[in-house]
Amino acid sequence: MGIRERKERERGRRKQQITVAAKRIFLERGFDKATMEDIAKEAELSSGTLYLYFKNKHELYASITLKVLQFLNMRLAHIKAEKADLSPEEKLEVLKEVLLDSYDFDPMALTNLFHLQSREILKKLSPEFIKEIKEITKQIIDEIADIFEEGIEKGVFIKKHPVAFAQIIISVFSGIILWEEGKGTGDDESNYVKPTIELVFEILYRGLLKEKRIAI
Amino acid sequence: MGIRERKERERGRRKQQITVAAKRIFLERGFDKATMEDIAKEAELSSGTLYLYFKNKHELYASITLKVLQFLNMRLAHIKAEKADLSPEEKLEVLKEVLLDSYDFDPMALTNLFHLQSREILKKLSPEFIKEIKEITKQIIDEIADIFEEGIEKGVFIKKHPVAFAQIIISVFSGIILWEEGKGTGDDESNYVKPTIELVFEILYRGLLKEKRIAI
Amino acid sequence: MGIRERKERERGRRKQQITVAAKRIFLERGFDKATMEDIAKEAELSSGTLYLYFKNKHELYASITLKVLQFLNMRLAHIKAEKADLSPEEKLEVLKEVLLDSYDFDPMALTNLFHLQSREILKKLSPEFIKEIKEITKQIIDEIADIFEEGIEKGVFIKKHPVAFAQIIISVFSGIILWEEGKGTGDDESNYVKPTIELVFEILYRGLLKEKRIAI
Amino acid sequence: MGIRERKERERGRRKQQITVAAKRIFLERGFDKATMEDIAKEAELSSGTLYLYFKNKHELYASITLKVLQFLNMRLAHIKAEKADLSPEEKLEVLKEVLLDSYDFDPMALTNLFHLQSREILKKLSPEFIKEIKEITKQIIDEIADIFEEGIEKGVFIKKHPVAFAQIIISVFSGIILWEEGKGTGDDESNYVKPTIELVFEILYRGLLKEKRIAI
DNA sequence: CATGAATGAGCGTTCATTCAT
DNA sequence: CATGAATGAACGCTCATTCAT
Repeated sequence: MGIRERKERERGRRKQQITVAAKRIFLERGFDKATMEDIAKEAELSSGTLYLYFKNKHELYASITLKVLQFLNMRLAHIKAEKADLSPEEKLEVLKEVLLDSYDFDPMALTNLFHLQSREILKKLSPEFIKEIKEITKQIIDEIADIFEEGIEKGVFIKKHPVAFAQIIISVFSGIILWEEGKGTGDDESNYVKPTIELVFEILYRGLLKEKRIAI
Repeated sequence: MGIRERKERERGRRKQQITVAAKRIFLERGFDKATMEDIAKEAELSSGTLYLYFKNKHELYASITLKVLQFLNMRLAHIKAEKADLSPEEKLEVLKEVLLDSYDFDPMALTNLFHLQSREILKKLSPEFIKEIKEITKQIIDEIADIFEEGIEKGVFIKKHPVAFAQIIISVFSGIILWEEGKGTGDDESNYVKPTIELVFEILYRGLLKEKRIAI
Repeated sequence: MGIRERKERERGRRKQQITVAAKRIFLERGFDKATMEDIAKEAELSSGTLYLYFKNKHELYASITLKVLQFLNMRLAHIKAEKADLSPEEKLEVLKEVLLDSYDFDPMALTNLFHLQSREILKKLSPEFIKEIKEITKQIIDEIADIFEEGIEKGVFIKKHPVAFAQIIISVFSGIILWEEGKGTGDDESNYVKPTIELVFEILYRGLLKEKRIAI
Repeated sequence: MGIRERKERERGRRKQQITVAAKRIFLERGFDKATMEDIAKEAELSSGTLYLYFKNKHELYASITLKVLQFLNMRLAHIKAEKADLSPEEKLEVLKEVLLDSYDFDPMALTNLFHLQSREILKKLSPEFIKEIKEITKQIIDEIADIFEEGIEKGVFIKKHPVAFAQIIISVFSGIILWEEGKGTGDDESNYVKPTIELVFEILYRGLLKEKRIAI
């Protein structure tokens, strides 16, 4: 392992360290109320150091989002590649699991996509960053849409625009997280995200099926 | 018309003027990035004037939200009173219309409920305000839950906790709006909120039905 | 009584009304924390009206001070004229009474003289005002000094610069008021100004006497 | 000298630098009219920097006052410990010197005690600060009262409540300073604080003595 | 004269960002 | 590389003062 390489790895570790801290702080306080000082303290670094690894606060935030998007994308690609022979219904079940995993990975990441839509914020990010986020978002949507498209083609799901389905899945998922995390400032630590997601997916799944006789 | 009365009306007009401006700015930039100066400029007033009509930034924001919540509550109470003899399925259709109306009334209002959960923000509001918001939120949730409860009792909808259904409706609705409005920062890009809501309601409706043979 | 005269009197009444209200508010909150709105409300007038009678907040404040100074000056001139045949000791007793009366008239007025020393504030006052205040302050000091001078000449008081004595009397008086009024923000309404003044005057009086055998 | 130690010292120097500037500005303009910007400029720093060393404007002010109170307290404790065998009359003389020293240390500090009585201001200070100020104020008053108590017990001073004496000393002292400093806003006008204090103490001293034949 | 709505300068305070060490 | 002290722009908010009615 060359010096160059070792340095690179070291640098990666530091970024990771900052990312982990930032995730926690952003989740706890939200973007605006989280200060760089807070994050630095959480990462046991000085505030100036954060700027050696991230251009500014917005880019730090965006990079976290990008990470989950990459994670999500990877997992979705995995479904396509490895689980190609699952039925659309089963793929939907896997999709739910993947989304819940992404929630565990970073609870706010998907909702953060909202944040990253703002023109004002985009201006603060480097162009490559913007490009990367846009591309990966598109890939994710397409990947999800593929599942629905297959289901429609196979006559399992009702016939609607599959991309619309995909966006709904993301929106609904984010909406529930925002709502539940929003309430979470209260005293009890109860978090209903998972059971609520389960319920919503159950209903959506039933609603998507083209024809079905169900007895409960 | 007495002087007193005219002044009262004049005051109402000003509040309206500020509210309209604030709605636009908050929608455009979000709570934190919107400045009182921005809002004042949009309303063609000076910043100090805003404080003659609203105690502070948070209360201005909350008052906007409260308005739609009242509107929503009123419409929902109306369903209960005047449309008591509709079937649960029909009531669900009316509910969708009511939610879309509230969206026309103020696009961000429902998503603002997230904002108003935070202890930090509640601290800045006058107690009467907090009480009113909490009460009306509860009423809305209950009113929606009632529709589901009736559907469950009549054996039309699947058997789940009706309050959970109600919260899902709100979350889903907000999620879609946030997602679509987020994208909408552009100049005149098309807005897919309404068709998306239509689609989601269709799926949810189908998913909620207890037993059904559907042919498309 | 001509119209002109009646108007003049009416105007005087309004000024009086404002002055009374302002005195109370300034005493309660101090100059900086008292707002013109507060004073207007206390006077049952609108804030704009105050400016019809006083050039600005500083001049309103100064005019109140001037009033007590005039009152004090009048009373002191009275001692000189009517009580010329009292002994210096007796005059000192009367002086104490006069100062306590001025305290009843407006508790903060004498301490306000401190406020009116500031160059910054003087700039905001009209020149006539400044002149009048300076003159009357000088007269008061001289009047008090005269009492001491007489006492010294008659060999009753110790021999020091009588003007210094006069200034000490004012300073001490103001110091006690400030101290006691400062404490007065507390809960109990106890006010020790008068007994404290009594005590101080007793000590000062004993201290001033040139020669004395006292048994207690 | 370790790095830690050097930094601590550096920090102390900065606080000192700010304190010195703040003292001057507060003395010149009074608490309310002095702005943080003014103080920063005087200290040749930016306004934000002040907040790295002091929680807020009130705490900066209070910390200045606390410093003299500590100084004063220390000196008074010293009298008690080291000069226990002085006569009450001599102790009174030392007390005067100590008060004049505190005046040199910070001309406004004692008068600031007035400022620090206000509930409104106390609310802005950290609890430890409040506690410390209250304790030290009490100690100072007690320490002074002790001198008088001893004098009374030994039959040298007239019999009055010794705490009242102590408070009078403080009030009188502050009154004179306020009066003289108030006039002192001019450029290089002479300052009569010290001779006036000398004179007042002479009179008070004479006034306090229980029985005495004095010839001048 | 009297009003009180509107103004806008000014304040205390925060915090992302920079840069000398 | 890492630090953290320093910066200074920006914000929410107050209130003396003005002026159309």
